[in-house]
Amino acid sequence: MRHMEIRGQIEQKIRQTLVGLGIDSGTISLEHPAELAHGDYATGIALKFAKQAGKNPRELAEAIVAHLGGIDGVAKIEVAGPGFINFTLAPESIIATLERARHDEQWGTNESLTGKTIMVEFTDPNPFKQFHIGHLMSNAIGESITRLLEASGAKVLRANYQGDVGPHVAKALYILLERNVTEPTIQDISSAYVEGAHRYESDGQSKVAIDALNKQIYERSDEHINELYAKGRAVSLAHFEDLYHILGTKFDFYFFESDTGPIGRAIVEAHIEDGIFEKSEGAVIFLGEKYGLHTRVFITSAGNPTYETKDIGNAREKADTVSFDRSIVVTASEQSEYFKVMHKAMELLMPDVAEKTSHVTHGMMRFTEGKMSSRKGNVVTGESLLTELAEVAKTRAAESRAKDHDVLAQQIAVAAIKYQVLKQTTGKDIVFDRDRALSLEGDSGPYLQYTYARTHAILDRAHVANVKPVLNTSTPQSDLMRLITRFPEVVLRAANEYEPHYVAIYLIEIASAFNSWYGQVQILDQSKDEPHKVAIVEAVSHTLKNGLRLLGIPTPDRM
RNA sequence: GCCUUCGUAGUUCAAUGGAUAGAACAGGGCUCUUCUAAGGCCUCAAUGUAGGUUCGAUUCCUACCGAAGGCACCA
Repeated sequence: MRHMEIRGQIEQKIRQTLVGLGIDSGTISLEHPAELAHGDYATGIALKFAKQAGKNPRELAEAIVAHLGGIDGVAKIEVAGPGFINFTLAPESIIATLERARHDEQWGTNESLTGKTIMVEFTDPNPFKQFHIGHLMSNAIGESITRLLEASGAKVLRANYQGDVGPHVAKALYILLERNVTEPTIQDISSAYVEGAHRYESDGQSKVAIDALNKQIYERSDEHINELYAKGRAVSLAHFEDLYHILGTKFDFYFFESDTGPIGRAIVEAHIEDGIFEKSEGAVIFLGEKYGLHTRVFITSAGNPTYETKDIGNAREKADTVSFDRSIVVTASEQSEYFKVMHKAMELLMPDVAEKTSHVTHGMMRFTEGKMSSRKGNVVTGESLLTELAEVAKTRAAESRAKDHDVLAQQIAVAAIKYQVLKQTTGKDIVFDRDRALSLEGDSGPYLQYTYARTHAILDRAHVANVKPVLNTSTPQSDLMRLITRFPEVVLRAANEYEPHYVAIYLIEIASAFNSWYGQVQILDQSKDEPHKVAIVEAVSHTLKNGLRLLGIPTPDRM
């Protein structure tokens, strides 16, 4: 029987037992005791209901244990401390789960979303603007969430929504035209955007010209502009693809604001008469105050669709492109208030789509001094960070056993940045500290990769020495062994809550426990315990590999 | 001003209302003739303030203080 089934059975039996004692507890949730010495599962349920039962907590706990009787797969049930009930799994259950950890390709997965189709939109960089570390963050989180959902049985569709029209494009294009750039590189475009944004704010004439250009881009009215626009857009998109390749993301769908704008506009304009939208000061607005939210402009007084109208079009387009059970949009927290308004408008315009759509907000990448702003140009681009990290990694890789040091350096760079993002709760901001980001030690992605490479080296040697791994039931169950068995639960929770950091933190625990053991014990020692120890290494290795895959972090065999 | 989110070692982060608040980095000390020292071991160090709910609060509620984000033609 699998761990999660044993867990379910314990929860169910406790609930039944409490009902027998006249207590309706609702759902019982077991916890993992902080101390492994306290067993594999624990509950404080007796403490909670002692008063209601008219007993002291320990008495109630004893009564519950007496009624519970035996549970398959559980070796020991005991009352501890003020009235906790601790469950210790039978060695056979632990060994059985470890066997899966060693061999099963599907180790760590669950079936909670089998048969569901989920679209996840993430990364969302804008052509004509820099791909900065905020996009790296969105990509790392979004990709990991998609992998967690896939590990829960869902069919996941990755979507990328990109702003290829709008004022930012006009700003970049205005400068490119002024500079007579005909074959723009990605550097030309970045610097043109920064300059254009600056001019828009500081120079009234430029502002007027950029606004006019913006309208021309929407209307596609000028051949010369169309041509440069097409080139710049293509260069930006190709640059993004290079980064996705390095990061390990492949999108199934690309949506563009140039397409969703007209779709959204038609929807918005069709709902002015029925009062969902209204005209005000020449613009078309959504009066959020009616719903306890704030007002937003959907079509500007100049007649251009704003982000909100394009986003309505995006929602419509997604739903029309493919049918899904759930649609998740991953964006930064600065958009969370905006998204509430957006969602309300969607409820009124397309309730079926709105019902399926939810928003996952991640924090913002910020500097100690304050917010990054691509308009001011004080951003760290994704490319520069990856390059810098790879350089640092390469100096370390000089003595590496890996075949290709450049490939390894890049894998390490990806691990370092992704882990830094994924180790913390998704909603929180990340204070970007260059030295910390470039550090490859301690609580880090490379630490996990190194540990995996270490397990791989041991397994290679064991294979050469013809050691046949065998798990031994009679060997005392170590903390490391019990930790390994928790992996599927961690994955399930992370998928349910859209929180990859549970996996990241768990992997560090496993790696740390393994490294500590490795430091104390000679694994390949030709003793009678050797096959057992090698089998544990296999389980650790496989858990790290599957776990890192869920985080989107590469697992080189050698470092 | 209104709305949202957040305040945990010097720093960056953990902790489904539970048992002694965990890591990492930085600081101090130890550890490579033994399976990878990107490692291991020891050590110093924290819940913003004041109330409340609870058997039990970092976690829930209220107030205050502090930080970040948002609030009409950017995305």
